[in-house]
Amino acid sequence: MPESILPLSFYSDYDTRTLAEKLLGCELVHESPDGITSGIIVETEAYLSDDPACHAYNRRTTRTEPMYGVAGTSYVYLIYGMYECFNVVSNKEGIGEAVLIRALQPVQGIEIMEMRRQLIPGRSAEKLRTKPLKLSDLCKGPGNLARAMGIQRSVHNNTLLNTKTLYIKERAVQNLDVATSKRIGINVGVDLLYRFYIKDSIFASKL
DNA sequence: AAATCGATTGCT
DNA sequence: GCAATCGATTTG
Repeated sequence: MPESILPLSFYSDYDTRTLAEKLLGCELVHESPDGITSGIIVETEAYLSDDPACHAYNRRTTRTEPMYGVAGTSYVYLIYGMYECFNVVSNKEGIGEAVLIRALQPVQGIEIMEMRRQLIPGRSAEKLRTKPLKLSDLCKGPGNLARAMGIQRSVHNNTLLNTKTLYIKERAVQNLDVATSKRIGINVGVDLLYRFYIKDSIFASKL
């Protein structure tokens, strides 16, 4: 069977909300120096150019410039000074839309993910986790996901997702039961149903 | 130049 | 409920 890395055309074939839904069930893969880690995408959020919650809404700045790139570009940003969030840029070059990847069902490199999640950000230095993390919490939430996957702004921001290092593989299963909801953690555009998740997945960050 | 804020997380 | 932490953005 052929390698199933999504081509860049996949990211421009759909509007951003459709892409957010289509990415569910696909496998995000990072082939890092530490080893390969991957997981099935179970939760996403769409951010549109006419949407006040979107970083690129009426703003084309240093930070948001990757969002204006070609579909299939990565946008990794720092949030609250300590977590990174991974997005896939969508729509046409110059528009400024993206899909936030919010949670994964871990597949490959689970031990590597557990190692990466050992240090707890925000505590006084060298603070380590005492209790073991549940598998269902490893890649739950955008900050935890990026951390577990070893995705860093300094390395992966504004790169194309068709490389052999960081990419997404096509959905292996059909007929996913997809649910929609309001997005999490925003203060504007709060009523838009732009969050998508696999119904009943224990790996999604919230019901 | 200084203040403000955040698409989060984990502990109290 | 709220502190941690920092770069991008705004001038609060």
